[in-house]
Amino acid sequence: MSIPELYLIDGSAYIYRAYHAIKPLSTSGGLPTHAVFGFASILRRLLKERDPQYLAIAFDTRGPVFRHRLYERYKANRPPMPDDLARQIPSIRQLVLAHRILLLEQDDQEADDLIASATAAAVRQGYKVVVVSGDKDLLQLVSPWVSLWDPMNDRVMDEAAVQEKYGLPPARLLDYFALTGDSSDNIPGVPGIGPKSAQKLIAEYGDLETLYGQINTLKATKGIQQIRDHQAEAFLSRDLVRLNSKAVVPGEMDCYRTAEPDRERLRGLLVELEFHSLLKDVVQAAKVDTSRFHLVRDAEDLVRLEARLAQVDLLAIDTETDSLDPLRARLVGVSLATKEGDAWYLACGHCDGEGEPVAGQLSQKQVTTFLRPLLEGRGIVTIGHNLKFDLAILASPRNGAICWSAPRYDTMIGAWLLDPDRHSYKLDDLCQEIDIRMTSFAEVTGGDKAEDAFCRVGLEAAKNYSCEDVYGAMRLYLHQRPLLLQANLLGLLQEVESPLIPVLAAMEQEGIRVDGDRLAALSGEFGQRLEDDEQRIYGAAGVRFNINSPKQLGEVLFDRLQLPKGRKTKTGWSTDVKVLEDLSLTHELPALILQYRNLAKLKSTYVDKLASLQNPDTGRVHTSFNQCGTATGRLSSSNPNLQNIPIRTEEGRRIRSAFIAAEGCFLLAADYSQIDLRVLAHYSKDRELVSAFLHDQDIHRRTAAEIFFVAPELVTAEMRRMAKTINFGIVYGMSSFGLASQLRVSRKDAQTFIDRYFAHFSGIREFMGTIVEQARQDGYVTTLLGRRRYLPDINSSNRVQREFAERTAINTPIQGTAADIIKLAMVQVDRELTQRRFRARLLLQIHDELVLEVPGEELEQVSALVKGCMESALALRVPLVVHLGHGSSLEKGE
DNA sequence: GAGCCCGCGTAC
DNA sequence: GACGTACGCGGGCTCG
Repeated sequence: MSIPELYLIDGSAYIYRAYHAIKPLSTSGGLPTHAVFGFASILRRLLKERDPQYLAIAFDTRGPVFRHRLYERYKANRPPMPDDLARQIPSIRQLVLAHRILLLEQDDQEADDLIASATAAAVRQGYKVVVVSGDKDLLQLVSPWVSLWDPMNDRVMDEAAVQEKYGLPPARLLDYFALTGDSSDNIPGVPGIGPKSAQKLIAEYGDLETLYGQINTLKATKGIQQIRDHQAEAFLSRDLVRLNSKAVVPGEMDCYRTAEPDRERLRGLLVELEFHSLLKDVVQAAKVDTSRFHLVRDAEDLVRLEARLAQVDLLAIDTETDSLDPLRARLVGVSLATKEGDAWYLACGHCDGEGEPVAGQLSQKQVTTFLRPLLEGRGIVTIGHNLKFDLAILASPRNGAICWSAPRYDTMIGAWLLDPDRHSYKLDDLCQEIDIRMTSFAEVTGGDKAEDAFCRVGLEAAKNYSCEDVYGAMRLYLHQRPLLLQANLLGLLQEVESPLIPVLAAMEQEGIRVDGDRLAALSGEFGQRLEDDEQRIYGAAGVRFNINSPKQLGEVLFDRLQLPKGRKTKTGWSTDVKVLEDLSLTHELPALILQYRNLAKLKSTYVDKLASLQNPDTGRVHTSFNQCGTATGRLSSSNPNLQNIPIRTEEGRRIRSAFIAAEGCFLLAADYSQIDLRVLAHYSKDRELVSAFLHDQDIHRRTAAEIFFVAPELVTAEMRRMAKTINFGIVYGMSSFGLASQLRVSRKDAQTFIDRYFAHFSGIREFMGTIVEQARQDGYVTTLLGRRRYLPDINSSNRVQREFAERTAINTPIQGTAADIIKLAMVQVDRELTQRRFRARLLLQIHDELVLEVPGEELEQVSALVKGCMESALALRVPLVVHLGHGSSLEKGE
């Protein structure tokens, strides 16, 4: 048995945090309960995840404490406890009692002091202590035996973490806080001394005594003078921050030993509080059974495992690595699980603190040799969560160069197809919902935040953690499969999303080449122009202010210069592009702001960001494509987002020109022409729209002719532009209000355009009515390939919510079907490029466009291949048309 | 000082 | 309140 651990909860702090963090909640009888709920959730989490053997909760006393005698203004800035929080305190006490947890409380002492005292007692008796708190004041207790854990953000603070965060060992924190003070507790500190200087001084001098001992020999900077002048405050602050470890708490550790809760009492209390979700949890507490998790230690174990796996047709798999970047990651271990609940961990990259390999592992070669036939065969269905990562890891030459051709099932994608509006598709969260509790990564690494922390985890803990993941993934699969079948989503998963995974993985690995010199030049130029603009803006405004702050800008425009106010936002008057454009007729400042904003955006979001993300060796940038990133079925892209690189303005196109092809290659861009409107034509069967596409007419010109009552050849550029806006608006369910503001025409005129539009394209109006009606009936809408999106608000009595759901009902099938189509095309393009042994590679997908890097000699054939795959991806009532462009950069490639 | 929301702006 | 889907920047508020 390892060293016993005492958990000490900072009760008062969590009550406040819960009170503020959770939106008000009350029982049907009107008793406020949100603080109780938050507190109960944290408590439950602690009990579930840590299963403490020794535990106590400390609360502040209600009256004044000894610190008030030292300093009467101690915590004087705090408002009294809000009434609706005070009313919840009795329930919280009841909750603690029902759990049979020791409650620490004492006159004249704060919770922190009781924790300090109990900590001292426990450490004296050879116990380890985990302080459950997010309060930095308690960090002074951290030592080799004492750590801090905050379940709210799952962060563990040990000595190393304190050192990293403050640049000081825990023992020096008192002196540090003595200088910085603490505004939330009204602890003065030394005015003008912030974290930076405090850290420097304490790191150098160690404590206040030494610092003040030498203060007169130091160069009298402003900071040093402040410190000299505020000696009394510094020492007082230290006394206030220092925790009292002499409070009266039980010294006998047996008093802290946890017991089974009083389940009857707890149940009664939870019913009273109407905490139905927690109630369920108390009744059943499923914990993953680790007895069927095995460590695979040597070749003999491998042979036995091989025999066992010969009988299975389903296997969950997960890789553990020392990096999240597949380009750098090395394999640390692999776990496997069967549907019966057996799981194995194959460790191969675990190290001790010195970076030396630990004993009892396999070699990386043994692991990959074992996996290869499983993954390169076709006999076993492989299950995993976020397989794109595992695929990329094992595809890397240094990790075995495994080509994962076995049938795949990704539980992340399964969850997304079942409900694409969720915010989290994390394995832990999904498993939670099927009553499987997982150990968090922070927990298993003991708070080691380094990216490669996992390789330093001990084999036994690593085995349990990793096996839990595959066990969870397997259970998720078993849970999801019937649901997918029932919702008719399995085909979409198997035919579209699963084949897409390796395509996306390859695109991410490939990256796109960026011209670093060009970016540097742009950064310099934009920076210079921004400085010039800044001066001109201050001149025009007559005052210096932060141009990037909409708040300050609003004050300048509307208070100081008294320019007419436009729209309101939640927090003030809008300063967005529309407002500033209107104002630019009245004053010179708004136009300057617009110009400044344009450049500032380009510089920070694109130029500088791209440069920072460039791989220094290859000059390429690698985005992440998130396959579960949207509710409609589109992909999203991040780090960097390469799906919103500017194109409309001249400056924006200069950024595009920094995306360049490799030597001897071209960038080939292939984009679907009007895919949204073609999908709409297909869905609506609108005679006019279908006919327009069948005859390959210019749809915006044609629309303009209808709404302006002129012959197509007499449509002006302006008319066409307006018609284009209407066409886009239709797809998004735009109202006359929205159209009016977009076109800057009266609402009446906008309504006239819309009326004429629907009079001509009557099938579209019908389609919109039908699809909304269908959504009302079913509660969801689907795309052509059966992708689903639930619309719970479609029957809402709240008009705003309902109308939003209606617009979503119209837009999602269109946007989602377009996404289905291009995904099919991507899989097909990739397949043909591989089959026909082209060196050309897919690099980017931008919703209706694919970008490839193509060797010059392949350009002609690959262009035809891509066009062919895209245009034939799915047969609609109207043809799909693809336009191609190529060049040595993305700008010329358009 | 981290985390979050807001306003804003880029793409399709 | 009014146009769908994303991502991400800088500002600014909050935290107990």
